[in-house]
Amino acid sequence: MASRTFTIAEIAEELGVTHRTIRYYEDKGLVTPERRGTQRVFHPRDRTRLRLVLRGKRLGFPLAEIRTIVDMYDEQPGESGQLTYLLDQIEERRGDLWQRRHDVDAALAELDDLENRCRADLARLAAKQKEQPR
Amino acid sequence: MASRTFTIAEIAEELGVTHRTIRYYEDKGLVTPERRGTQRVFHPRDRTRLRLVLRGKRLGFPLAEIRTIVDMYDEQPGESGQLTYLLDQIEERRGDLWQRRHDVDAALAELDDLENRCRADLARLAAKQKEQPR
DNA sequence: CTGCCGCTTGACGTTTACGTCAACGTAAAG
DNA sequence: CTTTACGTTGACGTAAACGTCAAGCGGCAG
Repeated sequence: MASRTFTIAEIAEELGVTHRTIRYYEDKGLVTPERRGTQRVFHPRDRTRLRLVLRGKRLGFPLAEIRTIVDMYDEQPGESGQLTYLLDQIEERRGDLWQRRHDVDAALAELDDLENRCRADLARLAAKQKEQPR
Repeated sequence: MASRTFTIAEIAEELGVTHRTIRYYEDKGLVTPERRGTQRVFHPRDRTRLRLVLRGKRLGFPLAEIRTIVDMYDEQPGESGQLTYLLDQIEERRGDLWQRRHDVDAALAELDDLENRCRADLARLAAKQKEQPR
């Protein structure tokens, strides 16, 4: 049951990026597709990693940082030292993400505020229009 | 009551950026400090704008986009067309921010997952240690 | 065999977001 | 009045994240 594989074109199309981007990510060690001769063969796990990468980008993380994150996800259990180190890393990432969450919420709140002011202004305009038409 | 003003050094220090960064932002029209002769004089509103800018950066928005956002916040009420256009812009920004919120939540959930697996692995190791000590 | 299509590897270009001098102005302090 | 500290304007440099050719290989359609 060797699950489906993909060409670079398919992956790029699906993720909405160019093949150049994929190749760049491979250079940076973010994906390591199999090689069939000279051609790249992408497996589902490559797709998954790339999805993670793109989400990281949407969140504004630099690629280098994203790499350390996605690497966390498929390290082997290893020994106790490695594991506690990983737990530390997790805690750090979590802090970052909470900061972002806070920022998003603050921005959304301010947008709500701005919208209310806008609607109030519109209402004022409409009222004036009615009072003194044309 | 001409509320306090700030030098570029004060602003930079407070926001944790260099004076070069501030000047760059001025170039890009993100702030327009008053000039006393040749020197920049920052007012509280400049500080506020810069805080907004930095939050935008933390959220991964490019400076150009950030500019259109912060500009939204201090446009004059204007006429009805302007206002409905602004409301459109707000809606768009809101969409972006919700996407980001979703991404953050997904990432946090996966971190929780990973942490649980880590702790399970640690527990397994500890158990083995006990069974077969030293 | 020829042509085309998709894939691959360089190599160089580009944009964004600043960092880093260099050279100069100016204002208070000794 | 000179030093010192802070501020200002270029100009050039740079790292990240790709874009954009150019040139070449491998299969297969005609």
